[in-house]
Amino acid sequence: MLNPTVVSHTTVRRSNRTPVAAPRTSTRCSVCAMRHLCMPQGLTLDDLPKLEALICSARSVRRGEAVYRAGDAFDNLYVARSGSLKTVMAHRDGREQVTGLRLAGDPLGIDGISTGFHTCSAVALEDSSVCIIPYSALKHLCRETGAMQDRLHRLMSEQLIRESSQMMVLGSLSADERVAAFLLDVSERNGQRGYSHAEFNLRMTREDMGSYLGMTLETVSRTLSRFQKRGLIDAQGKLIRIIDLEGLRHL
Amino acid sequence: MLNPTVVSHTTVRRSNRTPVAAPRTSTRCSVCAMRHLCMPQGLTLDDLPKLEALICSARSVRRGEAVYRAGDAFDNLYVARSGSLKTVMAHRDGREQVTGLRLAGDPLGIDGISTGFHTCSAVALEDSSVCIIPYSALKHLCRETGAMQDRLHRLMSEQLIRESSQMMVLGSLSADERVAAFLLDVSERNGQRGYSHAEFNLRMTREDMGSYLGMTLETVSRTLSRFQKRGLIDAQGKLIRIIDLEGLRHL
DNA sequence: CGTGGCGTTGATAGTGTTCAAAATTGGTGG
DNA sequence: CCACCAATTTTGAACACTATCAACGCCACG
Repeated sequence: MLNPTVVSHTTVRRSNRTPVAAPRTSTRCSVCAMRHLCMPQGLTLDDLPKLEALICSARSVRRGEAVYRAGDAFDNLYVARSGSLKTVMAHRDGREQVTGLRLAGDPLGIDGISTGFHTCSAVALEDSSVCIIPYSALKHLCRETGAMQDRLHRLMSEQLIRESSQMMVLGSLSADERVAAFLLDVSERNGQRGYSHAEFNLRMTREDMGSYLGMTLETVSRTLSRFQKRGLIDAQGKLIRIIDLEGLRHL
Repeated sequence: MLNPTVVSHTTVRRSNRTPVAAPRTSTRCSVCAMRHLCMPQGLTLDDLPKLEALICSARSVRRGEAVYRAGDAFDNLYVARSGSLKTVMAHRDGREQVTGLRLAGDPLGIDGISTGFHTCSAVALEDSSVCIIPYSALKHLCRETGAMQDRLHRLMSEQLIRESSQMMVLGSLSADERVAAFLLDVSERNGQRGYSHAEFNLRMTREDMGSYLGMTLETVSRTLSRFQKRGLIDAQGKLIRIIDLEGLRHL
């Protein structure tokens, strides 16, 4: 289960307190990170060198910084490498909504393919890093390597399913159910990455959560407090421990 | 503007009244329909024969019938050819939510790529037809033809943007704003297909609309009535005429 | 040791839901 | 072609849930 190549959350947290001079400019992505995060399953050994040539760099992003902003020209796809980010979309009247939470291994920037410009922004929730994948090179590789093509298609399709699910959360669930669904989603994704299902550091603010879940920050806060009183979770600010997973599932 | 190859809505409506014996089994998709709906822009003439071989059939779907259902094995992508369909996702407790409205030219089934099974259902809102595109053959073609690869990627990315936008509608807008946004969206998409921006036959029920917009059918009905009283629209059941487009845009 | 961002909690108001009933529509079969 | 019946739509009234406004506490940071 545990994936030792993924940068641990604790490491990231520590680096927030004592900010080691992280390379701000592009750095070579380690093959090990690539194997597990950027390119994943299904490639033969023959394909590895091609991929190495493709994913040529990584980029550090400070908390609050954007990997790309809505309106930016689209050239690269990204894959979250460490840390976490949110995607944000803006209405014409200025209202903003958080449309996604991206953890290590999640793709970023697919929205730019259709028009050549990004329609949402990707902002780091903590000091993070992303792999940079030049789209033109990726396209080329996908035409050579069926496994890579499959991988890309699956990534896009997964993203689509994730957004559909979130549409259902927003359209059909009550406030309690939304918060519970969100906590369970983060719990599961944390587990998939080899971390604890039960305890995690949610770097979103209550306002971000509210925006993502279609409710106000006050309602998020109240809901979490109520969950805590009921013995479902233990929340100390951003640090959240799930006590009664089944209880959350049943509402 | 007007695209003469698209099957007109009135034709479809008439066929509802006097159901001409439509071929229920697979029929060869006309090249003309393919050119404009299934495969579109950016292919060279060399690519046409390849595409013809690929999109080998169409399928008629009666109102209420499903092109595919959640849980079905994924083999084909589809493109709406005439009529309109809704995509529906189900919660484990049985609650259903409409996640999309697909008009002629819109793709269907992309959600199946990631797991090999469809996660939502596609149900015809009126007697409709869809082009069938075997996914394995499409993948193969995409590796031969860059234009086809681009087209597929853009289609998926567009879908992603559409869903993000809907997330924002569900998460940030009031009931009035949601209904207005929906009407404007349908109006625009109708216009893009060569039909009237101002008048269209919305085959969704008030319940479908409510589900899609995250509100009850009663609220949808009330909102439409209020819009009518304010002189923004003229709604006679499913037939909707937009009177004050700017008024709708400004809320 | 302020200061500002973030989180919690309370009181009140508003928006949309729920329940109910009547009106209308449209598809089906005679 | 018409009549009927079920599905859909509309409208009303009471209620529930969540938003809003406001005050306060906490912590990290300069």
